[in-house]
Amino acid sequence: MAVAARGAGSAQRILDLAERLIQVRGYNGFSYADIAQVMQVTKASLHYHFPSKAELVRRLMLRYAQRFRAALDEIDGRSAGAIGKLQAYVALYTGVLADGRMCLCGMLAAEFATLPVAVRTEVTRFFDLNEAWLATVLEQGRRAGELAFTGQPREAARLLVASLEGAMMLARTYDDVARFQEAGHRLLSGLSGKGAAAPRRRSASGAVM
Amino acid sequence: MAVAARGAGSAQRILDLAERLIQVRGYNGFSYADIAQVMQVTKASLHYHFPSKAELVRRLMLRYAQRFRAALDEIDGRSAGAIGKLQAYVALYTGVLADGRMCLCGMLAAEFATLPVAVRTEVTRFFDLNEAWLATVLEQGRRAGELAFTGQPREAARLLVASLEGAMMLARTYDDVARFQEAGHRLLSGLSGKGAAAPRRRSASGAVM
DNA sequence: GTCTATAGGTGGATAGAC
DNA sequence: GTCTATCCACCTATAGAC
Repeated sequence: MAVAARGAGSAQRILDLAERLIQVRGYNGFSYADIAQVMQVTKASLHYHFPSKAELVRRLMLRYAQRFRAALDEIDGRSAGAIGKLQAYVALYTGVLADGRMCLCGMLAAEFATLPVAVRTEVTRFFDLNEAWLATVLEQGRRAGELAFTGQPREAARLLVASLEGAMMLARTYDDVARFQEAGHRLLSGLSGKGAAAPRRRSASGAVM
Repeated sequence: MAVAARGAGSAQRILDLAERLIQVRGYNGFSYADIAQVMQVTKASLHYHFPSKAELVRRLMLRYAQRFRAALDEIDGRSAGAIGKLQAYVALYTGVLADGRMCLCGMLAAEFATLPVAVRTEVTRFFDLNEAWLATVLEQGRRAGELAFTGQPREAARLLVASLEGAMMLARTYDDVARFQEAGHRLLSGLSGKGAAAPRRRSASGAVM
């Protein structure tokens, strides 16, 4: 009961800020001091909620994965066709990028060699999830004649994830969301059975990525 | 004359180590101490050659760009067809990845927000160069009927660069070069006029990326 | 839960001897 | 060119008062 009293909660706020900081500056590019400054508290206070940076990020990853799985479920429930699902999936990326951020795991993938092991595990888990979900969508789409591609759905899914992550990173480098949108459109067109998919560009409601 | 006396030169050695460190750990993940340890000298000695970290990396970028441009020129001179050029281009990535490294600029692109401005400039310059070179190859290949793709060569080139960078990052995360090779093959197949390109996998002689 | 205070370490960088 | 010595800022983390 008393749990619902606090508005948002300090721990959640800390995770929110850490998330954004990592997405913009990377794991090795942010510190407790950055979060403390925005929250107007001392660094020591943060250690009460998260004893170590590694633990903070690990917890962040768990929350992130949960939210992301929910987003994919939501897409599955909302969109019927494979193309619609893929468009919604790409829109997840667009929403984050429009906010000046990278995919959390895309960022951490770059710094992979310097990450705590517990965090590494969650990063690969995230990509595994993406690949598996996309592979299912692609397979069903092809079976329904809605999509066309060669080889295994899993391989096509891997390339799609990698391409979107790379396009996101490049687009952010150029501070140009349109670059990413163009890439996303080309990728979906290449998967569409009949020519180009409708270039409808829907932005995600709440950024989940 | 005395210049040729020293074997390799300390400055070059420093750049070599810094390059590898950035490609594995990132700009914010390495320090003068890392280089000093390997070279068995003090940090102060490094500052004699490169007064600041920003200057060190800027100089590194200049050397890198020069070497990369030479590699593209070499490809232009060696390979006749567009597909051959693209395969050789992909092989540049493969060679670096097989050595456990990321593309230097792909890595720096992730950390873009934390980079010294002078370094940022060189990172975007690198991608501009890649896009321009690829766009030319793609355009000529399509005109010759060797390649098939829709839209502007420039847009196709951008997607290709982004996809390769993303695939490289994911493959390194999984420590699985084959993942990248599969992605590269799929990308080239998608550009090839008639079905799949020969899955000939040539590794770069000297890693230039 | 948040504070002060502080520990112990590492970061990039400089001065001046050799 | 390389060293010792040192600076100062910042980092993660802890102890203990409030």
